[in-house]
Amino acid sequence: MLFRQVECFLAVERLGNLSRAAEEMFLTQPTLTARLKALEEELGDPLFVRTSRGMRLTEAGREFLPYAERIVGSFEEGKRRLAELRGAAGGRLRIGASPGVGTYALPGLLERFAAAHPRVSISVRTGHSEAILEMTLREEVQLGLTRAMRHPEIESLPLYQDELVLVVDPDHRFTSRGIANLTEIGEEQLIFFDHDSSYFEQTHALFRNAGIRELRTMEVDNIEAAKRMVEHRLGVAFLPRTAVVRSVSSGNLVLVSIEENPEMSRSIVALKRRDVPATGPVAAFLELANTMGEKQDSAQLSPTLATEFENLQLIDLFT
Amino acid sequence: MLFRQVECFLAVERLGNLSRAAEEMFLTQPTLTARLKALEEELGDPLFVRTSRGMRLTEAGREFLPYAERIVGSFEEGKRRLAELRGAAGGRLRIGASPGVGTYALPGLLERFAAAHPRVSISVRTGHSEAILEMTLREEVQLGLTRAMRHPEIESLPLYQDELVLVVDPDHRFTSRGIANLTEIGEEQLIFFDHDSSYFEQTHALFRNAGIRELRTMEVDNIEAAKRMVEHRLGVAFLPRTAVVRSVSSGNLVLVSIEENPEMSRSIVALKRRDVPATGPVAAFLELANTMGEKQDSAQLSPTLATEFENLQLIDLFT
DNA sequence: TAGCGCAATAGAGAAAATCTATATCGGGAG
DNA sequence: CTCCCGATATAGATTTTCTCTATTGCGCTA
Repeated sequence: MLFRQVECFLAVERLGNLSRAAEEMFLTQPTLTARLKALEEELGDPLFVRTSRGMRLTEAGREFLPYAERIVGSFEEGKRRLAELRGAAGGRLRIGASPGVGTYALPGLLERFAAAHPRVSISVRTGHSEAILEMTLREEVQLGLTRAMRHPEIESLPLYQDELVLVVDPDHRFTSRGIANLTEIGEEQLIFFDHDSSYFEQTHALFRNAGIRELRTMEVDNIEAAKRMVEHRLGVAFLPRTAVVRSVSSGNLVLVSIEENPEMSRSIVALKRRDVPATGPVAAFLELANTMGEKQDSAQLSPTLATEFENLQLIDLFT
Repeated sequence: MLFRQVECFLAVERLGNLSRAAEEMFLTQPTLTARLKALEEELGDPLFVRTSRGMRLTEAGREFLPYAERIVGSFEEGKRRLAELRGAAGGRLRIGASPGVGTYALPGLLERFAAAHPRVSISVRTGHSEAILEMTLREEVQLGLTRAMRHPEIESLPLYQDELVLVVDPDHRFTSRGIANLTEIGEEQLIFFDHDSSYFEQTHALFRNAGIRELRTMEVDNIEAAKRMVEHRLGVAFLPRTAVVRSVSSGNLVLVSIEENPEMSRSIVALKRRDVPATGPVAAFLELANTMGEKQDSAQLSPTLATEFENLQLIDLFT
């Protein structure tokens, strides 16, 4: 019951008048009398001199005043701080992301997020899917942005579909046709961007299932290196669409469709501990990501209608 | 009701366990549940993640933690501060004193006070009785040490009897006899120490009533100057006993009794606003002054038995 | 799957805070 | 000098809130 008492103390001190203070606090005067008495009881000293012309601080009251102000001040400040956080106008956003997501999709997202919530400080840690899951479980990060994963403690909030696309260099024989079949592709030098990525196995399976063995392959450990390899005509590569949008648009790489039109996409999600509610910056980030995911989804619903305009949209979303 | 809630918050945070915290606070677990819920309600965010293995802070909880600590900390600190003050182990003692009191009686008092309450900071202002009264009324000082005065707002707490005594230089004709009558004294050059002091009029009245006019007088504006005048054989003086104790004891001045044994004493009191309770340093000072006053009173009850020993006591009390 | 530990919930009972009405006190005006 | 005004204190009834007991529900572990 002490808070109100301290607030009373401050109000009475400020107005020098019990009745006036009571009015201001929407209370009756006897209530204030009682509260102050209780406070004085608790502290062991009278805080006010009661006169017929109002209330005046005693020495003890004067001594206690700064503490009272700090008490109420701290509380108000704390409340403000939480409100700030709730409106994502402050606080910290800690994100873990797998390399592809962190490098290509996240910067665009964070640019928008930072614009909308300039006072939130952001930290990003990178790691492979399993590491991201771990970080999320341990609350080292609030959200883990990676491919969909299952864990009883974790819920996955879908962000977007990440699709593997075939890119070649502009002078490549596929470029003019804009399309190729798996057999043709299998004859090319194939550049793989990450041995640990789930895409690695997925791609290999694709050729295996088509009856193609004997692949000429080259492995590098990051997407950017793979792109440079392709640009230098060392081969062709299956890369995440988000990673090549910009290179394709600038003409450094060319997108080639695949006749068999294989399904090579996976869901990129935000992992979050089930038991930690998404509030403040986290909630704001998820909301933002959702609206952007919807835009992209609608674009992907009609892939045959893909136009330069939609390509630009993608660029806008993820670069 | 917020204080307890914040305390609960801290306890639960510290122990990570509601039931354990409840035990520690001598409450039941449902009570804590309710309190925390109320606090979360007030703040608008959940502060804890409830799991089957205890309670864990949410992001909001982590943010609020330092504020909670400051709230409770400030209160505890304030309480400590007042306790300190109550035991006169801190705070400030503001005293106003008339010149005679401030110069001769007060230093001895304050020496003892400071020894007993080393952490109290002391300030002394000097002025004439009326000014002291004013200061006390305006609470510029907590106590006014001066001659007894009446005012409806003020109560007077007797400190000691200040007595006017006759002092002469060691080579004076009165010295060997140790006694003189008013007529003889009236023939001397009389040195007065403060035209504004109530003693001034009192002394003049003494001679007037004895039928003696035509006094040879010299006026200075402070006691110390008057003493030096007497030492330099410029005359004799009626001075407050407290002001000459040391000079008499060291042989620079000599005390001479007066045959008529006139009543020339006044009560020195501590003036205090009636409506401000004496707490902390003020109370401690008054108590100290009282015990010393009693010693002196008992010494004065038998003036004829005044011995060197008692003189020494006086010295001890007021120097 | 039963048991254990922990937190949430429901409902009764206890405690407290609050209000209305009244007393009291001090000061200033007539 | 008395009355009245503005201030706080006090008393008692009422309402609110808090707290407790008992129980439920959930997740983990043996």
